[in-house]
Amino acid sequence: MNASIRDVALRAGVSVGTVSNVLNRPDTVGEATRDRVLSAIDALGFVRNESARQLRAGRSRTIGLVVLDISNPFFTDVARGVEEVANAQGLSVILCNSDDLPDKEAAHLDALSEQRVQGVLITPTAELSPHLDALRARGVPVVLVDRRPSGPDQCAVAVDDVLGGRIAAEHLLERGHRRIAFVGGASGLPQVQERHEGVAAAVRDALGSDDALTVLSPEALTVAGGREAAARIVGIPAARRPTAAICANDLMALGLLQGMVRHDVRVPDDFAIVGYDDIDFAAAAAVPLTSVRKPRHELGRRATELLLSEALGEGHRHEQQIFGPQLVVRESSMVRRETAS
Amino acid sequence: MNASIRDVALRAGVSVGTVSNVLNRPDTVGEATRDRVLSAIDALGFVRNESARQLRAGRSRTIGLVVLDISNPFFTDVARGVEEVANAQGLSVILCNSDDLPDKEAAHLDALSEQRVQGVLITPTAELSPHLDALRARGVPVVLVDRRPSGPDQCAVAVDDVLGGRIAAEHLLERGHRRIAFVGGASGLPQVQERHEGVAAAVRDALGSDDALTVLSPEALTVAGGREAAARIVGIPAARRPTAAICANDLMALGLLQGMVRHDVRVPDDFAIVGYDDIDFAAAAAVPLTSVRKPRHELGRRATELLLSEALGEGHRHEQQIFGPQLVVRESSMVRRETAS
DNA sequence: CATCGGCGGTGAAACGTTTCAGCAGATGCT
DNA sequence: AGCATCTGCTGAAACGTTTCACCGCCGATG
Repeated sequence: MNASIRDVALRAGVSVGTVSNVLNRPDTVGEATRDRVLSAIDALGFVRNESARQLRAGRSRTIGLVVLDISNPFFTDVARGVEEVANAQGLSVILCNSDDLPDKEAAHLDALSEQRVQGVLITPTAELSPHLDALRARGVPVVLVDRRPSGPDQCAVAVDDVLGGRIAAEHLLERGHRRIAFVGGASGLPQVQERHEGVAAAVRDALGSDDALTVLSPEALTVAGGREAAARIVGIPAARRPTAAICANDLMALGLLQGMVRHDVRVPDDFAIVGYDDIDFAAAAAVPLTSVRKPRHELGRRATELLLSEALGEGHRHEQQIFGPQLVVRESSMVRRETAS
Repeated sequence: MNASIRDVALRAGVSVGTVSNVLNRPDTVGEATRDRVLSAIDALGFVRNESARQLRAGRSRTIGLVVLDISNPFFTDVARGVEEVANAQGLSVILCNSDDLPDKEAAHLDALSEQRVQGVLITPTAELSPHLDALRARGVPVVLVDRRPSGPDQCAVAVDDVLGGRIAAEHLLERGHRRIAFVGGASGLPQVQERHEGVAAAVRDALGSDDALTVLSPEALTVAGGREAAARIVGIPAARRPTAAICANDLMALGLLQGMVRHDVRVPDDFAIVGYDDIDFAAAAAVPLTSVRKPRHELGRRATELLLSEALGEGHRHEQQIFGPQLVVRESSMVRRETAS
């Protein structure tokens, strides 16, 4: 059914080598021959067989991207950055979703391994999978995305999340908030732990201790998790209730916002919210969310560049690029409180 | 660097055929031999070469999914459904984003074609690409997603968008709205045109003509497009200004909501909004959005099932499954207006 | 006129699997 | 004992490319 290079050669009256040359090094072929081959290709509807190319070449024209949550716009934005750079190099991207489940992640990594991808970009689940080490051991470049590496022997792009947590907290402290909640506590993800750490440090610096920091740990880092946190917060007696919250990501911040509004807590008047990631929906929320911006797109682009550099070899040095977070202040935190310790 | 099946055979002291049997038909191999082979595989860190398998098999273990906008949660939800069914069959999904650009779409289709994917799921751009026909001509199953086919000779899953537009409009008409806006008009996408059609028909049925229907056509079907529409709506003199809007998707509805709130128009008290798709963010908006629900996940699942059925051949009949839309009423339209024609 | 270099092309090997006909030896049946 | 059957394994062909050594021809060169 599918014409092969041999069929084309036959029809054009040339050898297969020549057809291959027309495809890959057109300038080495005489014009008349080239035209004949091209029209044969056209007539037969010939399409290259990528598998055969790969088999011969030893590797594919593909890279893998494994994300924690395809439903989180943060990751689709990263994916856009990745695809941009990859496509510019003629590479395809296989986008895999792990849902933060080690098993799913492992299955995806195995599949990518079998496909002989040129490299893998991954935001790994809480623990670094042995499948990942296996991949690296086989010489497949791996770049960690939004996650610092354990050692210096691998590439990574990440954001300084301790600093991100700190500037979020300092913003709220400056505005007079004295009781603050951090939403997302129990997650095993280092990114989240670092954000927490930064928040706690800022609170300690300002108030002497972090007793005033309430840590909430919803089931999942999702909108539903944020709503869950809202219910918990309004359940706290007013005297001890936080007046502001920092969420470990914007999905939770949106859920929290929704939950507070539903409980007739006005945002930001009665309660301030700061999110994290600065996804587009943060600005589009009915009360636009203050958020800690990460260069999502750039994260994806840079990670892919590092991956490609490593894939090409040539004296590649592992590089860990840490981007600075940036606080984007919007309505959800735009009220100054009377400092009533 | 990468061990091949031959290395494994050598180390285990068997033939390559036997190794292949261990991998694919373990029960046909003696236990002792099998163990020897397995430990050789382990020792060498052998990983199957998928390219070689594909080359031999003539097709890959992969399907392609081409969506219009990876940033639209509607599509990531569809993608989840697709991945679920595909992974259950041991297939990988290559997710491609066309951004509604025919060129990008064509490039992706070509790449998928070269990869000899088992089939392609696609929400095509406005016009059906010749690349798509080429694909089908080569015998690659194609299933249209969220788009009705032009003829009966192909599979599709879609939603009755005329009906969807109608129920959205009827809902607003019932609530006493007499001047309604439809946001998304100029898009060439048939889905959007059908929604428009349904809205217009309902308005005509209720009011005798669709003069009272204002059609707005933002640049893009995005949050920014919705904000743009809001600016336009508040610019209309109060006497002629619509009291409600139906948006062609939820992204625009969210943008519209945000824009209206920013212009101090209260939703739903002063202005009602109905979205389309019912993405999760619709319910999570600070004013939860009334929306026309499409079975996003099911759409993806069903499309994949149809694709697989077609890929397996065996008397496959092309099937066009149209799902019913369902109005989900939330706060953004929850006010009854005095009927003041 | 012999030689050389370049151009345009050929043909076969190699990539790593899967598949299949075939074979040796063990087992069961008459 | 003779024959059929089954079990477990072998070896080679085939999939469609790319690559590379090689070859014939032609015009230019000394």
